[in-house]
Amino acid sequence: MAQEAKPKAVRGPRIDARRNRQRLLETAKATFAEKGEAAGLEEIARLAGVGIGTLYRHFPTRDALVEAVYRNETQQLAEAAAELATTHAPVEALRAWMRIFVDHIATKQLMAGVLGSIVGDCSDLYADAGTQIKTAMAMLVDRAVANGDIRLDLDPLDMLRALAGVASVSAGPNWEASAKRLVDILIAGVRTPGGEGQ
Amino acid sequence: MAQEAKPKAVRGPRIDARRNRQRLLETAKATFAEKGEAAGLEEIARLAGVGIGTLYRHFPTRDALVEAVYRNETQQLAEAAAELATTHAPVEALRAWMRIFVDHIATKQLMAGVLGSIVGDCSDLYADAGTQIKTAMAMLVDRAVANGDIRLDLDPLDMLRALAGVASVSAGPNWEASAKRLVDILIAGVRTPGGEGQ
DNA sequence: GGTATAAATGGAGGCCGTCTCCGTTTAAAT
DNA sequence: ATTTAAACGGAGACGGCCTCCATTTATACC
Repeated sequence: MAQEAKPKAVRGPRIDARRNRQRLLETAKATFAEKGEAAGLEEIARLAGVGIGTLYRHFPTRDALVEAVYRNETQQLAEAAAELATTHAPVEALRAWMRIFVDHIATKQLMAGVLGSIVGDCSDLYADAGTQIKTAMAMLVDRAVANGDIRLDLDPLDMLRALAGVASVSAGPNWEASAKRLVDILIAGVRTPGGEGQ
Repeated sequence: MAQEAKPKAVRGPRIDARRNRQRLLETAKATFAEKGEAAGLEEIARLAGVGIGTLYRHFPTRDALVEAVYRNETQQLAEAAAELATTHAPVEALRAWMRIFVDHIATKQLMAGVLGSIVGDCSDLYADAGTQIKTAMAMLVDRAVANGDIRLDLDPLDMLRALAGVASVSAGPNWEASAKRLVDILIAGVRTPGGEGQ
């Protein structure tokens, strides 16, 4: 007994496994960005130089792969929210973060799936990613509410739902202007009526 | 030569063809509503009592079938817009129409695809349906702008883009409340700042 | 170094979609 | 009744997602 006292009782993952997982993530991110989420998994495996079986060993379902790719993005987004909260006035931080959000959607076409699952309900795919995003948004909204800039009764989730709309615009040609207009409309829509004016 | 002078030179479609087309449309509408857009075409064909080949004869692609199903809905929506324009004040007509829109999305799960293609860009699928919706929205927005209720610089398409967001909420359990809140936020966001107050 | 062992690999094949092709059936014109 | 072309329908091609398992390979222990 008592092997558990040994610091390295558990065998870590093999280095080829770790390397293949990393290659798959990078390839998947690039391929999703280029061809949209419709990209085939077999192609991703081929581009990564591994077999399809290996891909499924690391990511048991298509959604698991997508979520893993997103985890990076959501991480960055959460950090950006924290940063903005310290450098901008509440309502401007909110606006800026929403714009960063749509920028992320712009460059990589990802994220729409995550958003859908956040604002949808039950499915636990993307659960982690969803939590990070929700937390970030709630923090920004709470700050703005506490400062009296926006409605008291605003559900942070509603802002995410609205962003999901902005996200679905991402196909169009000059859609970035539209996305910014929409963010502004949303911000204007949630401000307190008697506030410091637009 | 000169058969073309005859009024009925062109042979109309056979009655069994017309009947099967109608049955396919009804079955597709019911099946899409029940199982979402993921419903299989072979199942729809079977439920309609025709072969898969017949389905594809009438609707060459999956998208063609979906669009045909939607054409009905968009027709109703366009008529509702005209009606509301005569019975409500401009901005309230806009709000009411947007709510009707989300109700349509609620009862039948359709429409998300159409919206996506409207606010997206190029794809000419759903082209007709898109035009009807765009026209209806433009009419309502123009009326509200002319009345001085909402911003002059509002692109009607932006409102549709926003609605696309509301549409993507349709999965959740008590999503209707969210959808209504979002519509109200959008309306508040596009009102003129010094307007008659909310 | 050599060997045992379990983790990791990869691709053949199952399943289930969309869509095509073509021999057969059938409504309608004469 | 006969002719004709439109309409039918289902077998099967093709391409996705995902499973299974024989083979390969990194690591632990002599």
